[in-house]
Amino acid sequence: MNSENRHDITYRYDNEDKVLLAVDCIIFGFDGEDLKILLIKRGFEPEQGKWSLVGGFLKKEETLETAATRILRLYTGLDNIYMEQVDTFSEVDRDPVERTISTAYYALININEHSKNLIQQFSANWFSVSKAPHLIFDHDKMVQHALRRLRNRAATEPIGFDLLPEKFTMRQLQKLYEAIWDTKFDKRNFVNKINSQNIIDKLDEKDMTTSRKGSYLYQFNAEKSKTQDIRPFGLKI
Amino acid sequence: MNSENRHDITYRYDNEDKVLLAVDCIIFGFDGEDLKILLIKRGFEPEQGKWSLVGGFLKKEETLETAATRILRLYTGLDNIYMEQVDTFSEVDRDPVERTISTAYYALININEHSKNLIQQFSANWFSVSKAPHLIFDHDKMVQHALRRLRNRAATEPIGFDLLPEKFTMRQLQKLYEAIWDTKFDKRNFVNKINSQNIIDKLDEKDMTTSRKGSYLYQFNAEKSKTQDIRPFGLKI
DNA sequence: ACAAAAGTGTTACGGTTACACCCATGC
DNA sequence: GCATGGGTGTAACCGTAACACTTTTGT
Repeated sequence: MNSENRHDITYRYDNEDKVLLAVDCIIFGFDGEDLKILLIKRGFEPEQGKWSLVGGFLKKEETLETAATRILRLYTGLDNIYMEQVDTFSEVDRDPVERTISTAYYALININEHSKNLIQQFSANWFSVSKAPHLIFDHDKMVQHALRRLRNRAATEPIGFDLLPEKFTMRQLQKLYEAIWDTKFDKRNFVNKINSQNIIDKLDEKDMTTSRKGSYLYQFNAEKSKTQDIRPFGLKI
Repeated sequence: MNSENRHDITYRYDNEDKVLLAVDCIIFGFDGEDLKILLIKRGFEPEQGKWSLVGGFLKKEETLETAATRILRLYTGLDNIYMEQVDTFSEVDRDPVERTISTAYYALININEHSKNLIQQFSANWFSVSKAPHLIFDHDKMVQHALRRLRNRAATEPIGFDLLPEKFTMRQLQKLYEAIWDTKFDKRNFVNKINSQNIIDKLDEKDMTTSRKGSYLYQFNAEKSKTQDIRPFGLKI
């Protein structure tokens, strides 16, 4: 007979409660104007038909990271996605069916690269963060936490590029950061700041789709960026 | 018969894996010189006798916050402790006995207020963060994450006071922040910075224990601090 | 009188912000 | 030739960092 008292030498885990552990993913994308999140219509009760984050349960042989990766692949078809753990949510009644704790991860994907088939298959949809519908359970709170985390992270590390195509214009980059922080930057200050960080390369190509003059394309340079201290964005808040 | 497929309308949770969910607490204290953490000698196998964070398992009817609060009360005798969730750790083999996921919380306590009896009872001990022994499982990693989180938080919110007695001198406050970031600040710059934040009150009392001249005591003013924008500490890094 | 810690103000520097005009091109 | 978005530099401002001497009082 093993002790239930943690401070006895014979203590074992046998009498401890086990719970369901879920992973929910806040998938961010950027369409050139707005910061968006990918939501799905929940396919089963309770709350069937309501909008929800994508998620799933942790399996015994997985880490949370593995589970999040699996879920992201399932719903987007993508691998190698930038991901960060946000928080673990544990209100007792957060899921009315059964006690479920959920760890939230946010992910950054290029909105044009993921599988359109899967979007259809799961009745998924992109919503601007500011115009998203109310979500089931505590998913709204998860989105808020993820957004806060994304803003902090993007201020000190060059993660924004995961949301853009490989080649992008200075204007796209600026619009992205404006979307992330819901603010406007001065064009000249923005360019100066970015250039001073020495983390993107100017290409000889131009994007001719948005103006007659065309605008230069840039590319993120992961090598360079490793050797740089990224300074916080603090432009005209 | 319920479906195991999350996208069938009849899906139920019945077939999902359940796991043990633990809470581990990084309890920070400050002795006037060093930032310290409270560790205990683990009382049962595996790793019996090794140093460990204080922790326990989540019970079905608790939130993680409730569990962390319970654990803190158990090991310190204290309530109403400043606490923040750090991260959830889920490596498959992190606990060799059984699959256990653990959410880490850090807590800030006044090192002189907690129960000395409990310290004895649990063979607990305070260690300077920089001189702590190796800990069991992934607890070293937890401490590193907690420290990073504490540093970030303390840079933008007035949480340091939880580590000090109610009345403290400017020098104590400075030493505290120096300990948190393992750095030195200029005395004059520090005082100017703190005073500009308008969050502590100067008292008429002096602490005569550390010098012949004595040094003024200050007190944190929670009311004032709510109305202030705390500016990041960026003093002589 | 002197040792030991407390207390205090000014200047230099560097990064952030504000700001306006010319360029290239397709129509 | 003109409309449209792209591209560029400089000066003011403000917070941070550097820096040294006087005060108090117990011994």
